[in-house]
Formats: sequence, structure tokens, C-alpha cells
Amino acid sequence: MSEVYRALADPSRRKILQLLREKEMTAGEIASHFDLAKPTLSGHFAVLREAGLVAPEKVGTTITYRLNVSVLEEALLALMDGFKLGQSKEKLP
Amino acid sequence: MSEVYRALADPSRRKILQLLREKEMTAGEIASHFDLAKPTLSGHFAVLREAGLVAPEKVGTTITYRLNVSVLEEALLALMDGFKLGQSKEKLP
DNA sequence: TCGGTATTTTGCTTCTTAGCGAAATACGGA
DNA sequence: TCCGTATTTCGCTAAGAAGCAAAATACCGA
Repeated sequence: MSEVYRALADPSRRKILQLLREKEMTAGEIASHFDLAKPTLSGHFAVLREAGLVAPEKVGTTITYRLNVSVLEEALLALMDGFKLGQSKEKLP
Repeated sequence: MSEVYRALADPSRRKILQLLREKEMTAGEIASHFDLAKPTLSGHFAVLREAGLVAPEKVGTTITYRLNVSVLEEALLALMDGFKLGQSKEKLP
């Protein structure tokens, strides 16, 4: 679960997740939104995969990534839960 | 705002935040919960300060840190918002 | 003013990570 | 089978971050 924090720490990876929120995309399609070399993006994909945040689906020679919403949601909720956030504020008497 | 992600990326810093969730503590008091040297913790404090996640209050020679809940909450909510999470699931017809 | 305590700053070393180009892998079509 | 496309793996370099010991800073009390 700690891999999720690591994955979210990098701006490029957060942008990838944002992109995938709209629709699933192939690796190359994602790469076209960045000024980074393909191998660099490939590395980011690996980190996101290890965190379980994205799931690859290989069709022929292209790999389509889709956002694993539940994992991201779980992670954020766990964080908020850990800090006891997001629940109703104490009522002022 | 991006400093928040960086701050959350390190396990020790997350633990510091967890500790401060219970009650505010002095730097030394926090340090006693770790197996790390004081300067190392001091570095972590600096990162958390820059992210606005903790606020130092100096009284005499001791510095008490308190969790800045709102910043943390804002950051997590922003994240969830950015991913359109946390809002009611689509109803199955 | 001197000594002691609390904390940070400084100057390192080491580990990790992001980045790249080049090579490797995998697949589909001609 | 050979070629082209899509993607990853393989070194490598450079930047960043975490760790420490030692020194600096700041404050209090005697």
C-alpha cells in the first residue's frame, strides 16, 4: 500500500492518472502528452502498475492502460481515515 | 500544493503526522518515537513545514509542532476531487 | 556571564530516482 | 520469413533525498 504514496509523489505520474481518468489510453497515446522519452514513461507505468493504480491490457502489440479507480479510492480513503478526516466536524455547542 | 505530495511520500513523515494527530508535541518528544538522529527528524520537520502540514510554536527553547489539519484535508479532498472520487457511485438502473 | 538543554544548520556520504539513447522483445502484415 | 511498429529492458548519468556527526543558534537559569 505504501507504493501508492510513492506513485503519487511524482507530478508526471499524477498527470498520467489524470489522463486515464478521462479514458483508457495506450502507452504511446499517453506518451504523446508528455515531453519525455518513451522509456521514461515506461518507467512511470511500471511504478503505477506496481502500486496497482493502473491495469495494462495487451492487445496485439499495443498496451492499453486503464485507471484502477478502486485502488486509488481505497488509498485516499485509508489516508483520510488514518487521520480521522472527512467525518463531520465537532459541533460547537 | 505539490509539496504536500512530497511530504506524504516518506513513511517517517507520515508517522509524524499520525503522532501529531493525537496531540501536539515538541520536536524532541516526536524524535523519541523514532530511531533516527535529531538532525534527521529536523529535516523532516522542515519538509512538513514547507508543505504547511505542521505549524511550529516556539516557547522558550522548545518548539511545539501541531498538525495543520485543514491543509491536509484540503490536499486530500483536492486529490479526490481531481479524480472525481468520493462522490456517490453511479446508480445501476 | 557561564553552562546546559532544545533545536536547527552545515557538510558530508550513500541510496534512490528520473531521465536518456540504444538494444531487446513482441506482434502483425506483406 | 522479413519489416515496421509498440513497448519494455538495459546500462548509464545526474539530480534529489535521507541519513549522520559535529558545529551553530537560541534560550533559560544559576
